Amino acid sequence: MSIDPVLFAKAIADDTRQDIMRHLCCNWLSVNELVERLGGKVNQPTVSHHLKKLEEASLVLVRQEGRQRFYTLNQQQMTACCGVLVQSFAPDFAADQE
Amino acid sequence: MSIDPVLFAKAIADDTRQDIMRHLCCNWLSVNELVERLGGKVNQPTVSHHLKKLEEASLVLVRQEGRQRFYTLNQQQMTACCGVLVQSFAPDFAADQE
DNA sequence: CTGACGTATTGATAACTATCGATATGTTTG
DNA sequence: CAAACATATCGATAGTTATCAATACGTCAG
Repeated sequence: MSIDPVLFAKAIADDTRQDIMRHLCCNWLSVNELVERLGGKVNQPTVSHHLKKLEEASLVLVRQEGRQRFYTLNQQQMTACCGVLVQSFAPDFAADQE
Repeated sequence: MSIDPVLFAKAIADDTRQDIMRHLCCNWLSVNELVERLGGKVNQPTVSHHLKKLEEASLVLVRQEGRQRFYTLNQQQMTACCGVLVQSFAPDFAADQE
């Protein structure tokens, strides 16, 4: 439940993973849909691998439906993690926000 | 000047580097002071290597003084980068902040 | 100018990770 | 139950990176 800033940073520190995150932002997509939208950049096992990393950081929500699994970005966790970063590494700015 | 979310994430995606960032938060430290405060975790060249990574992401400010170089965390850049992350990956939360 | 000091760079190595092909697991359909 | 489909896992490999020892570079004191 508690946020680990290093785990969070590692999770988002990859180009392909940020691509995936963009596609999953405000969208529920199955793994195959995601693979298609990435346009041959990577294959299905690779996407699954990245989704696992994101899941380990609680950055995606999963919903099983039949034989497919739908993923979406966990925006609440994103804001929470970014909040922790600012609190930890920019306290002067976290204080006076206007 | 424009922020690269992947570069930013890679810069902070390391345990040692976040340690360094904590020590440099609100503090100007020379490289040797930093090495000492890290308590033998890593040696001087390693610290310099990490500082370079942080500098490439504009996450530290540098001031030369005599033969020493003093570093501090760039809190403004931190908030800016976190802001970009939230805007990109948590738009629903970036909108209604209260 | 020379030696001492502080920091950066280089080269080597080990650990990590992104990627893929092959395969296993789980689910639905017939 | 068997075949088809969707996703996850495994094993191997290539690329990246954190770390160190050694050394180079830049700056100050004498």
